[in-house]
Amino acid sequence: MSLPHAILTALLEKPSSGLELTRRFDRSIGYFWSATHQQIYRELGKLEQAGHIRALPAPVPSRGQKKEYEVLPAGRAELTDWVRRAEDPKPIRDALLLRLRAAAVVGTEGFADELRRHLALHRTQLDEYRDMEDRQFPPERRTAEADRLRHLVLRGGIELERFWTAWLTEALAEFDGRDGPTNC
Amino acid sequence: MSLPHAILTALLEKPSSGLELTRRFDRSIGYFWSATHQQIYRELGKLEQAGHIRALPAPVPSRGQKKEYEVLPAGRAELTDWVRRAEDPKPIRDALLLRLRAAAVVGTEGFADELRRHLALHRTQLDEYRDMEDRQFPPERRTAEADRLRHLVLRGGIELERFWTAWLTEALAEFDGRDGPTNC
DNA sequence: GATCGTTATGCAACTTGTTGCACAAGGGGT
DNA sequence: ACCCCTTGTGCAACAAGTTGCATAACGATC
Repeated sequence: MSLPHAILTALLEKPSSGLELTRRFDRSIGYFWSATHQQIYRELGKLEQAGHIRALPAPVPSRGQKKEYEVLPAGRAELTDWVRRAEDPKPIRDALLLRLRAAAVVGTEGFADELRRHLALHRTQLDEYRDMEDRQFPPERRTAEADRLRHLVLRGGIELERFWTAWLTEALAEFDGRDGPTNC
Repeated sequence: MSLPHAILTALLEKPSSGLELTRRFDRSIGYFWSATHQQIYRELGKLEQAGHIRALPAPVPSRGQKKEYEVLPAGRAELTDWVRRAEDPKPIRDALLLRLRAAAVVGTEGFADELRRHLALHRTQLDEYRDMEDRQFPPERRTAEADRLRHLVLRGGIELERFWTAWLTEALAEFDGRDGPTNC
């Protein structure tokens, strides 16, 4: 039940069209809650029907025309309520950890390469986050409440990627140390 | 596409019935890939149809009777293939980070309590993992390849929970430091 | 011997996320 | 005038995950 709330947040930060939202999801918000343009359009439709958002009056209301949405009071109320609600963390669902466990059963051939590949990906992401931190949150921008909170969210992303790079390094040391892909 | 592979792994580690699998998912494997008994039964059906597993011959094949499954060669082959396949890490989907970002827009009232609640939950999970580590992987059990890999998986869980407790502590310091729930 | 809790399997309906494709408008090139 | 590319919206079908409930065997207990 988080996608509609992610959209409401994004629209409160700045009213947008479906495609603009999609792009913003690919950049900032999507780092913590990704979504395809399909999901977004479908959800925009539902949110509009529910009276949480509305399309800004457009000159030519037809297909293939940009449609901007803004949040209505009911939408803001729903979002506020969601933030206040208690919600337990969901258990981890991570395919790589699972695959490593499977590898313990069926053999680890080629798995070190996959770990290296993931390590490279996470390092890239980590660098990107750090760039964002430098650009969007220089020390003087860390006084306003809202900025400090957004910075905290980004810190979460950074620390998460740090966790992955650290764990993958540890795992590779294990693989390279003892060496040799072992077949079951 | 990971649940069937999680089940194959579990069944290779030990042939089981649906309910036994469900319980094992609640304990070990489910820490990295959770599933309800519904998903498991449905997936067992599909795996059987696909010829990846088979039900061990039971004396009384009727409803309400335990049915044990074992992995067939085709199932093992499929699992091996999955472990070897390259698969990119999925983007994070975390509701708490998202909610914090929403809180930056609609106000943080009561959010510190929610952070404290999550911190407590993650600390509990961390302790549980550490107990598991002590019990299942004492130093002398860390020589066999398969054990070392399973230990590595558990280390992943531990470091992840460590990340959360650290980040939540940081976040709470931010909240308590400046103090006072601020309404938008 | 009727009822009740536990173990065990499963159906049906629903929500959420993914994939592939269709449709429409407008601009640029040839 | 025609084609192609980009921007933009959207349907349809499917896959995966969730929730609520039904069914059946088995042992205990009153």
